[in-house]
Amino acid sequence: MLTNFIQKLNNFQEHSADEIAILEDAVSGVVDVDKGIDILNERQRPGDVQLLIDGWACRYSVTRQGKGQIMAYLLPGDLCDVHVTLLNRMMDHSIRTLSRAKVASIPRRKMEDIIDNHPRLARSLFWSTLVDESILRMWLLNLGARPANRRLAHLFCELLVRSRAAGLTANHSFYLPLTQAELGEAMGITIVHTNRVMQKLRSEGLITFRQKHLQINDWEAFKSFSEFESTYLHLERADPSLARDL
Amino acid sequence: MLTNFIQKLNNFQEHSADEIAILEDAVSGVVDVDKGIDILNERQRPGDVQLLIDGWACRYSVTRQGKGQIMAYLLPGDLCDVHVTLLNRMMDHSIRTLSRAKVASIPRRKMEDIIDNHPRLARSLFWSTLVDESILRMWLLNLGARPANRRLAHLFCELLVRSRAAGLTANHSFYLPLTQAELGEAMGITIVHTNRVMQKLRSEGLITFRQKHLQINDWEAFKSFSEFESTYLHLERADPSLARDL
DNA sequence: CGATCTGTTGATGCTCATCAAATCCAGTGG
DNA sequence: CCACTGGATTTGATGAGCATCAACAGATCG
Repeated sequence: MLTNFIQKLNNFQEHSADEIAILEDAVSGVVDVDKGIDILNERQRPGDVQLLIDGWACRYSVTRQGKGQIMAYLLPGDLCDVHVTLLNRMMDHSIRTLSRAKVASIPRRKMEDIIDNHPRLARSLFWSTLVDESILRMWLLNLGARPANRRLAHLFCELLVRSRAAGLTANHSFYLPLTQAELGEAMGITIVHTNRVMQKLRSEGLITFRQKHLQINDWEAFKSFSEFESTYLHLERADPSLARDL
Repeated sequence: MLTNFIQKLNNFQEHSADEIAILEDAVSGVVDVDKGIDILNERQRPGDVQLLIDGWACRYSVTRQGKGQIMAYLLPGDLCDVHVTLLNRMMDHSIRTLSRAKVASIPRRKMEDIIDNHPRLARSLFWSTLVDESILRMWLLNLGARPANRRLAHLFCELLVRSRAAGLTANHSFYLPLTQAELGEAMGITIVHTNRVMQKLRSEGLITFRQKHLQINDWEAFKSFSEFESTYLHLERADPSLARDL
């Protein structure tokens, strides 16, 4: 159930069977959610922390002019909003599913208990919010300082590495259940332009995209094209097979 | 010494004299730093948490193509990197001063002690990182979904409110010691375009900029032009004179 | 009082947005 | 199994926003 979540946290520090049991125990209900549904809505005070078990989701927000912006992608094993819940604050953005998904809840009480009584787990959770923030900064750098083709390429690098860090794939190909519209909404470009950039990346032989699976053909070349350096993902203790590729 | 810092934290919850004393006590040395100096450099493991006492600074990063991007502005009272220090991680970006500045250090040990033994202070610090992350998301929305003029206007709204929340000003005018190049570097536009947008905002009577003081002429009109809604700054318990303007 | 940084202006071109329509594709029902 | 349907991708044409290059004026400062 929590495999992806645990695998992700293990990139920071190894967790014992006891610790895993504590996490497993904290999870209350798992629900199936259709594509395009808000898990959390802006101006809502979440009572539980949500954990994405399966499927993809995104943080997003919409300007008054009606232009949407995806501000993060959530993969299986990603937590929704630890701090907002713990501090009992209002959500300042929404989270919606990008595919059919399974979402688990961790009641605030249990989360508080973990933070207070299990310092190692608390540190791991703390680490995961640090990574979230770091990703956010990298996206900002991407949007502000890179042209659309490198921007998209950089995103693909990130998603591949995150997929591998969560144990979702083992090579240079990963499941990417997003439409070009959803990719564009994250990169701040239109669907038309997204399409043209994707075509260029494919025609240049950099990527292959078939049946929602994106393959990066020459990882080193692609990394260098994207200016991708994985340090910002803070995977210092990554699994050797992943570490070779960072 | 810590007035701005305390004032900022008081927007989350009121702090007692005891708590303030604990913070004052944690601060070790204060140093003067010239403009344009890196306080923290990428790929460095900070030993202490840095606190900006006076002057402005920014988080930034540079792409391999040599294009820089400012990812956050730090005002007096802002902390540099609590989580990175606490988790003993590597910095994934740099921080440099944008004016002459005074910077204080809080040794990691003292910070850990506060987190472990003073839950109210810990919560306040936790809150401030939540706000930092929220600002980051708003900048992303700004860069991805708003044209340059609203983008810049929105930034000014944010900086005014943050200045007021830190007790740096009391009306609709605030000290903005930035060059147009530095503004552009944050908004992802060139210095030339920044200049033209600024001129437009001034000629339309929206803002007045004299001697590094930016005044917003009609707050309600400007807010609506900028699509600024302060909820993302999480100032729920703000001082009444500020709250009226949120 | 030259040197340097900052702000300003003009000319030109590229990246990307916008609008519109065609094609492809997966799923659905007859 | 084929026609239908609605979403996703693709293509073309045109224009706006912003970048780039270059030069100059104004401010600031040792």
